[in-house]
Amino acid sequence: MPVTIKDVAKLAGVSPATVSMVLNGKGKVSEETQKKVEEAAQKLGYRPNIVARSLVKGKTNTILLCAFIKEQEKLSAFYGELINHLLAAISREGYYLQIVVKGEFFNGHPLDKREALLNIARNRLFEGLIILSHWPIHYSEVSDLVKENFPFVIVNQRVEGEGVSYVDIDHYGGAKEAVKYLIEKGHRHIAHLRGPREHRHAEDRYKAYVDTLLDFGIPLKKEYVVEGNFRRISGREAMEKLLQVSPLPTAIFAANDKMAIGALQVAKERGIKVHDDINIIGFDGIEAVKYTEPPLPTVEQPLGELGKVAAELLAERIRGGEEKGIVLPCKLIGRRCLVK
Amino acid sequence: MPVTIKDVAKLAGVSPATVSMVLNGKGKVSEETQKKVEEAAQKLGYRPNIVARSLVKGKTNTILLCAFIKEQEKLSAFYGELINHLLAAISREGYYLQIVVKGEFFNGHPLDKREALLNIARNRLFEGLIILSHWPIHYSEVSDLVKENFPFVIVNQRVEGEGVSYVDIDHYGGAKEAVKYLIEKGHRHIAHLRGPREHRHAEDRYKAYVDTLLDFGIPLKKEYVVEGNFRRISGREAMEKLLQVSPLPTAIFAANDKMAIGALQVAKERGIKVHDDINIIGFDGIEAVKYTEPPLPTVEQPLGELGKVAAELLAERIRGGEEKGIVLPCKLIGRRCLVK
DNA sequence: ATTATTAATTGAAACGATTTAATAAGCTTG
DNA sequence: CAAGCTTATTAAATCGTTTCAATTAATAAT
Repeated sequence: MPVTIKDVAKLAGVSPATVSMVLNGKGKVSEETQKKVEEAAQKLGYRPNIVARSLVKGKTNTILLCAFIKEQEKLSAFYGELINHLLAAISREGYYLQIVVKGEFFNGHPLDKREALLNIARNRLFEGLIILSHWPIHYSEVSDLVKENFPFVIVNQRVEGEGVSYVDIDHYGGAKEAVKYLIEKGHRHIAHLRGPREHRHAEDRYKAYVDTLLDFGIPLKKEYVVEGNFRRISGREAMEKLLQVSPLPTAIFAANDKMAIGALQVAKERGIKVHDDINIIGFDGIEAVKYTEPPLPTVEQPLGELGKVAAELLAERIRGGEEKGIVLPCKLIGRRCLVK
Repeated sequence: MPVTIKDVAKLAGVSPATVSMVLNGKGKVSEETQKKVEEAAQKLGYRPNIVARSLVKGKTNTILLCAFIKEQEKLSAFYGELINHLLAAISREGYYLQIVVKGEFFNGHPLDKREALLNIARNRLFEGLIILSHWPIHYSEVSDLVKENFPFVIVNQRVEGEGVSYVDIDHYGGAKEAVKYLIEKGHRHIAHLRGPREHRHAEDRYKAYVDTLLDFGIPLKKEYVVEGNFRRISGREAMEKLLQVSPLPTAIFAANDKMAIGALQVAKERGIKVHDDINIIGFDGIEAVKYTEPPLPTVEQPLGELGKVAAELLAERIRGGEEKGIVLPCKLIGRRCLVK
């Protein structure tokens, strides 16, 4: 039997209304009663029931992070940094964070994101929603939220449309910088280990590769593009393939670090000197690339920033502000690894 | 203006009570009214207000992960894996997860964990609590929770006492295995890069180092133990010191992977062949050690398991079950890196 | 001394659901 | 046909707060 406001009121000899006012510092209460109430509350160890308060106030101060993940994917690395910053920013704005992960399927059939999101918006438990997705989101899946005027932000996907705030990472720009850097270093035979076709960001990186070559008038060579699935092993396999191609590429731009590491391993096994004989650049900014031999340069994703901005955008929307789309730049790091 | 149960009742021409019964499948309702209600609910897009429901039911189905973190520490790597599994297990049990991070300080003065926890228990927003801490927790800080009979689990710390469930990792055992392995490989000059003294787990690993040497009758040499702060740089510094000692150690057991990597780097710079001239073993199981040159063996912490077990223990307590303390074993991985 | 003003306190409604006990209607049954 | 049983439905209480309007008491103004 938890202590309620009535218990405090009774002990202090006042009405519940007065107790509420004292504890929330509202209205006019004489110092005398204030003291009485505070003592009573202290004595009983009273803490307000947040649920009851939320009901009457119509505010829960809680926002939900809803992560859409395909079964096989692990959020681990991505999660940590993102959540860390999200949490920090969110609580700075005075909100609590709840997290839920939704898979590709629900009760056997494909998850209906639209339905799931509408549910969240209408159950009135959350004041805002952060949608994190590793695969594309269509406007129609969130249009209900817009109609309901429910504040939300999409993280890690670009979704243009009325009422949609999103924060994404500029994979295209990051990739472009990497390829450009290689070209400016004098490379003309640049290969690309690309990611899966259905992966939006992999596509962006690939496009950047193609466009940058064109920008510099370097002919695109089909054999220089090999598709992998983002795992180290597939980086190895891709590298094996590349080593059949003639002329051998002098540089490789890998669509992610894991594959870059795989490629690196194969190169070393074959006695190819990275970065003397062949330059390799990855993408993501995972910690491991700093410790490979040699270390690999990479395009670092601002995951922390992603979380921080998401929180800010959402807070803005909750306050009734405008929707906004933000694309964060990546940073090519570890350049000096290549210079030697 | 959200749709309430009254709106549905009105449209369906019945009482709110009936609507509630239909939607929750309770009580006896004629098929005819059932249909009417369902149609009305469908038409209006009604979703129950979870807050109101929670209030009357006295259940929120939400549990809180409260992470106590010192400012400078990053949860990132640790977080990801842990939360992933925690989330999976928690939702399997039918609960939602909310997360809050508490620093070392609160409003200027040191955080009163006892107060903070009591607050959580009494605000009736959560049905259970998972306490994650990177520094020791004293029984007195959670005894209130026990008194209140509030279900909770401590993760990553061992706290013995009436009413306390915890799940921790066997750092002592893991470290012992590592050192033992080195000894059995023939090493007699084994150094230890230990972690900070105030860090409970660092202490465990250190103790295991000492005990294991003793077990095998190997004299403990003071100069072979160097203290670091778990960061790579301090691993480098420690290694520099170790290289002054004579005879040079033939093996190093580092209290964590980052320091092990630092030591590795220095060794390589000095032309010392890891693992020919000197064996290095780390602790933690971060990804990077797989990709160093050479890869380093390490003692892997079962972080996923930690989350999974925490959820199970908590669910058990919520059900009214017994408290239980579980210590998960670590695993020495990458042995083959040493064999060559 | 009466009225107006201010200050302190409280009763009661409201938030949106669930649930219990009561009611009404329809059937049996003796 | 009255009494007893079911069955379907609902009125009203409840959960624990907050808040608004009303009340009371005390003080100032006329």
